[in-house]
Amino acid sequence: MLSADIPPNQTVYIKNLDEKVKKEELKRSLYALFSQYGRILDVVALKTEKLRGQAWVVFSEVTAASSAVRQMQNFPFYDKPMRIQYAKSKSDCVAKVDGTYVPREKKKRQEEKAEKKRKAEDTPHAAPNGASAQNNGTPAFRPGKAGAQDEAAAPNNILFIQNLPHDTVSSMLQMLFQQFPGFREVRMIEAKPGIAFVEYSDETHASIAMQNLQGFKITPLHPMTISYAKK
DNA sequence: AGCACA
Repeated sequence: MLSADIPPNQTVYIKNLDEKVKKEELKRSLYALFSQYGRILDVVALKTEKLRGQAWVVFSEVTAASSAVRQMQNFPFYDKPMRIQYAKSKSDCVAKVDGTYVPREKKKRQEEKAEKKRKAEDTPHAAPNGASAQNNGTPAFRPGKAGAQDEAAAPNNILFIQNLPHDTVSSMLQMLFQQFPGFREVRMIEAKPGIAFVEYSDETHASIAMQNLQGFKITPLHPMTISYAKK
């Protein structure tokens, strides 16, 4: 199916994930990264033969999922561009909330029934003619650099911190930033008070730290502004 | 490429 044809869903389906990342870490990273778009009810990831490299992030609102689909499309997550679509079906955790949840065993039996029925009816199942040729030429091409106004910088493993109190020392920033995985170092420049650079191992970890510390106030008058450093 | 949740 053309991914654009999948109807909006509060769950987002993500593929092209790095299959080497451990399941728990993957879920935590996805949670941290996607929680900027709204409340997350669940993150599902399995490492089975068929399901590795994929994950589902369940939002409490469809609108949050929509923003995530658009804005995180192709984001370099563990160095691989994420491919994001709406999920094809409702997540169990939302079915449980809206009362339509059917436990797995029963669901399987229902599917088997449907299967038999289909076979019995011996539906030839051959309709489509040429309906498929309208996609791949143009993947909503979004180059990293376009009009170059005050657009956000492209993801980078180095963060640029602004609006720090002028007496901030690097050890305080280190306390703050080292709690996030992938932390490497803080760099400050004597001649330029109020700013700093913080380096992580890769874009993914940098962005997680950014999400978590964005707006953090070292003093009540100094909410820090974090962006990706320019390359 | 691949759409699950136990």
